[in-house]
Amino acid sequence: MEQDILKKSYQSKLKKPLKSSVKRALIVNYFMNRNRHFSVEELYDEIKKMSLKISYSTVYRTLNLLSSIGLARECVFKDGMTRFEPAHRSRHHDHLVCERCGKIIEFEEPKIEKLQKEVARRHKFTVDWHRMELYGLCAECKKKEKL
Amino acid sequence: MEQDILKKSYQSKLKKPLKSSVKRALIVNYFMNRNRHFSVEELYDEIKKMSLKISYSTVYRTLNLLSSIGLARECVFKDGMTRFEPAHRSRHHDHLVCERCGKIIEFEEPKIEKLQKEVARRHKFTVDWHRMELYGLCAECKKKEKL
DNA sequence: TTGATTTTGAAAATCATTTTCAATTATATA
DNA sequence: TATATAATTGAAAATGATTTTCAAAATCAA
Repeated sequence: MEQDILKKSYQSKLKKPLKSSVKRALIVNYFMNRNRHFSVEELYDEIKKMSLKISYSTVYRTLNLLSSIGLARECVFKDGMTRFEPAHRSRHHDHLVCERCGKIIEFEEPKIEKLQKEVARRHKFTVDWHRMELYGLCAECKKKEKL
Repeated sequence: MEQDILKKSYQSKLKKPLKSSVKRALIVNYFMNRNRHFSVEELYDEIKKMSLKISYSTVYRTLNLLSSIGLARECVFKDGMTRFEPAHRSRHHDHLVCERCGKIIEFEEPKIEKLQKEVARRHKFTVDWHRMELYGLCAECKKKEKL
C-alpha cells in the first residue's frame, strides 16, 4: 500500500507515529500517480469529483507532510500559488512557464548547474538549492498569436 | 525634482495625469537613492522614522506605480514577501540568498543567460523574463557556523 | 475662486494558507 | 473484545501580505 512508503519515511524521521487514514491514503494515492505539478485546488477538485468528502485542511496538511519528509517538492511560480510535484519521479529540474496558457515545461541543463556552482564559489557561498524559471510564450501560444 | 522622472515616464504611458504629492515624493526619493532591494516594510519604517505620516496603502500604491512604468523591479524570494529594487541602477541580474541571515547578493553570469536562451530555443519557447535564485549559506554565516 | 480630478489613510476586503478545537477514528494493550 | 491513548478530521476562525473602498483632503486648470 502506498501509505507504507509515507509511514516508513515519516517515522524514520523520528516524529510521532502515523495512524492510517482513508483521507490521507486518497491524497497520497493521487500524489504517487501524478508525475507532474499540480495545484492544491486541482487535487482537491479531483477528489471531490469522485464524490468523496475531503477538506482543504486535510489536503494542505498531507501535502505539507509529504513535503517535510522530502517526497514532495514545492514550487511557487509567479502567480504566488503553491504547486507540488512528486520528488520520486524525477530529479531536480527547472521550469519554463508559459504566461499565456500556464503550461509548465521541465528541463535539466547540467551546464547551467555547473555555472551556478561556479558563481557560488566565487562568492564563497554554499548553495543548498535553487530555483530558476523562464517565463514567456510556449510554441502553441505563439502559433495562436500569429493568427 | 525626482518626481518629474516619474511623471514623464508615467504620463507617456497614456494614463491619467499625475498630481504632485508630498507623500509620493517621499517614497520616490527613498526609492531613487536606494540601489539595492528593500521590502515594503523597510521603506515604510524608514519614512516613519523621520516622524513623517504615511500609510501602507500609499506605499504599496506608489511602489506598484513605479513597477508598472518599469522604474522598479519586483522580486519575490522564498519568504513570499515582495521586495523592490530600482531598475535604473543596474541591469538584469540574479540572486544569491542566504537562508540564515537573509543577505541578498546580486550576480550576472552571461554564460548562464546564453544557455537559458538555448534551452528556450530547444523548446520553441520565447522567454520574456526569468528569475533565478540560489539559496544557501553566505561566507559570514558559514564562518559563524563553524565556531 | 471654483470645479474637476487625484491622492490619501483608515478600515474593510481578499485570498491562499494555517491553526484551533471538538468530534471521530485508529491502534495498542488490558 | 473493551478501553484508554493518541492521531486525524473538518468547520470555522485566524493569519498576514496586499488590495480595495470610500469619504475627506490636496492639487491643478481655467
